This record gives sequence, C-alpha cells and structure tokens, in this order.
Amino acid sequence: MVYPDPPPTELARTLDLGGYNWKAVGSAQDPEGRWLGAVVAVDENPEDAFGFCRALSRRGLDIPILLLISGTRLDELDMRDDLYTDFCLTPFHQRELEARLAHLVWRSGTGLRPELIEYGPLILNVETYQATISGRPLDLTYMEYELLKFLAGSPGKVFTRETLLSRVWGYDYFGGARTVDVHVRRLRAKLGEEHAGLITTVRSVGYRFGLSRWER
Amino acid sequence: MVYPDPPPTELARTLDLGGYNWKAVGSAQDPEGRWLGAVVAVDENPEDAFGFCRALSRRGLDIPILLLISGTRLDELDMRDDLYTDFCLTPFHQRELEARLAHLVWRSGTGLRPELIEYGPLILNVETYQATISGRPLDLTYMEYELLKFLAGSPGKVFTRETLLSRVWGYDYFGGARTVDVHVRRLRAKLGEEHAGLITTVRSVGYRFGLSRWER
DNA sequence: CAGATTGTGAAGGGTTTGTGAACGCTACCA
DNA sequence: TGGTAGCGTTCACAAACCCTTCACAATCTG
Repeated sequence: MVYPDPPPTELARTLDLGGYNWKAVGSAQDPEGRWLGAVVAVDENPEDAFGFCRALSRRGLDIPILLLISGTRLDELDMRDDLYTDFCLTPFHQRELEARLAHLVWRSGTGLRPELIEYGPLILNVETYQATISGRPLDLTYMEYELLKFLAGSPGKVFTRETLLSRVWGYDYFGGARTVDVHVRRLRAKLGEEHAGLITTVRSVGYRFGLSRWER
Repeated sequence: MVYPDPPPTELARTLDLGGYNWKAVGSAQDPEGRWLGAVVAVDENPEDAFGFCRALSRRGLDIPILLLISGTRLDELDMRDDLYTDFCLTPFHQRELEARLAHLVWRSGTGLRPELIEYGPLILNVETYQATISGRPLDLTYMEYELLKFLAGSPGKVFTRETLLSRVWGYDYFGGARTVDVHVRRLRAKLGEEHAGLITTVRSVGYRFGLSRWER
C-alpha cells in the first residue's frame, strides 16, 4: 500500500521493478483487504503523511510502515517511533529501497503479527478482544464476539443454529435455538445498517457470514 | 555493543555524542551483561561481521542489530534478513545514524533503560520497585506491583484470571480467582480516578491494560 | 391463504464483577 | 514474649450486565 496518491514516480518504478503488487491510496479508509505493508512518502505533506500512519494503526491493522523522508526532515521522526517501522532517506538509491522493502516483507512474514480475523471492512483482534468495522470500534458482548469470530472465521459457509449452538455455546449447551437469532439480530444492529448484510439468513437452514461462493 | 574493535571513528563519535554507553568487542564471546543492541560495521570484513551477527543470535541474546554497510555491498544482505534488524548506508549522515539508533532503542523496549516499563503516564522501574503515574509516585505492595508489571508488559492484551494467577502468582498457585479482582480494584484505586481506566474489564474474559487503539 | 420461518421488542433472571470488611499470616519491634 | 502494622486472601453482599426466553409481527413458501 502506498501513500499518497499519486506516489513519487521513483517509488512507483522501484515497486514495479521489484514485482510488488501495490496500490496508491489517498486515505487510510480506502484500503480493502490485507496488505503486507505500507510505504509512505512524507516529504510532500508531512502532517498528512503522519496522520495517515496514525490512522492506519488506529484501524488496527498492524502492518509495517516504511517512510520516505528527506534528510532535512529527520527531526520530525523524534517522538514518532510508534508510527513507523523503517525509513529511507530521499533521494534514495534504488538498491537501498529494494533492500529495505525486502527486509520489511521478510519481517512481516515471520510472526509478530497479532492474530487477526479480517473480512472486508471487519477486523477482529483475537488477542485484545476488540473489533472494528471500517475503522469504527464495535462494542460487542462476549457471546456476540464469540459468535462473530466463529462466523467470520469461515466466510461464505452456512451454519445451522444447532451447529452454532454446539460450536460457539459449547457442545453441552442446552437451550433454545432461537437464542442464535437474537444474537444475530444484535450483531447486525451493531454492525450498522451499512454492514448488516454481512450476516445473511439462509431460510430453513441457518446463517452465513460474508458473500456466498457464487456472489464473489 | 559495537563490532569490530576498534570501530570506525565516525561511529564512535556519533555514539558518544548520543550519550550511549557502548563498548567495542572483537568476538561474540566477549560481551558480558545485557546489551540494548549491537552496531556492526560490515565493510571492513563482511564475512567476520556476518559471522559475528550469527554468533550473537546463536548465543540467544535477542538484541536488535544495526548494520553499517556500503551501498556497493547491499547484495550481501540478500537472504540474510534474519541476521539484522536495520541497516545504514556508509558513509552515513550523522543525523541518519542517530535516528536509526534512537529507533532501534525504542523498538527494543521503551526508553533508554531496559529496566523501565513505560506506558503513557505510567512508569515502572523494575530495578527499584518504584512506580509513578504522571509524575506522582505510586505506593504499591509487592503483588500489586507484580500484577501491574505483568499487565503493562503487554498493553492491549486480555488476560484471563487463570492466566494471571499462573503467570503472576506462580504456576503452582492454589487459590480463588477472585483474588485477582481485589488486586485490580486496589490498583485502580491507587492509580487514581483519572487513570483507573488504564485497566479495563473484559466481561466474561478477564482484564486488559492500556487504552484501546482508538481511544489514544 | 395456511403454515412455517424469521425479525423484533421487552422482561426476567442468572451470571459476573465491584465493594467493603474481616481473617490469618508474617515481619518487625519493644 | 506479646503487640502491632502491613499485606494477601477470602467472604458476603450489592450492583451491573447481558443471556435467554417469550409473545407477537413480518416475511417467506407451497
């Protein structure tokens, strides 16, 4: 992921030569899906660039960030250690940027990433028990979180109420199947009108999270 | 820790100016005690330098490594991602090396001294068993301190009472889980009304230290 | 249209957590 | 030796929370 849009041509060329599958974005809301990392060119507009970094971390996707920054702006990195993973001075040597990109990618491949369940705008952080939908935090109760985690763990798959009860509530759960309905209802309400459709009802069967196979 | 011995004069000067407490070593066997990180000048003898890095990681000291390497040797970094944390091209601008050193130090924990755990207004001095919140000293008992230290060591992560009991009280501890509640209660009281929210309750799960991503 | 299925709102009750206080243990001191 | 203060643990009770259930409305199916 690259900021800003359009990015410096030197950067674009290096990314293309390196065979990276990249996309320039104009704001932290834009990017869908899962990214390996972000390259942020600071020089053009430092405030916006750092704001972008901050927004990324607020969205909960803990991806490494590589800053492109001119030597005269190095001061601005003070006290902002939490906003970036690495930086590269501009104007850069292509070889150096390549090396830093490769190292960034390597680093993100070797663990240290929090356990995330991600689907479109939805992010579940299993470690912190926190959930966000397109950046907005979701205040979920325990059962709501567990149910959503289970559903989002297998997007597109339909689960019967009985399956959900035994897998989410526990194999030995003894209670009415309509309980699931009520929890789904509250989940949809908290997801907001815009994303309520993430959980669809499959009549006479059960519920499904995300698009079914033929819809995507 | 610096390699080789003697190190490049430019490097020594930058370290001194930065106020670092450093020592040059000739082999990975040498260093005694705990180090914040290592700076390795590659150019003089690349093979020895990489061997030094390898020896460090073999010795199990999990410290970050900053390489000083000339642009013409960048190829040598290929497939050696695991040997270093960051690198800086030579000849370097003093400002760049300063920034990379600072970032390295920040990454390896928080603050210049590793015996310090810092989170927002909270500072725990692990050596002297002292704690302060926004400058005000906290008078904590032993268990309170241990609990807070453990929680603050992994901000954002949720711990069950059972986990806390086994990790803070000891694996062989035998006692009621509600003990945790009482200690959390006293911690919140001592943190003061303003900062009591640093420890959040995650209903049906446990407790979490630190503000959520979107609250800071 | 009849029957089945699902959405919706509200209420009850059980579980979980906060709170204050008491108990027992240990260290320290006169 | 007895007294005291500090601390960790436990208990009982209160408060908050939310899971479950139910009744009814809406929707779908045949």
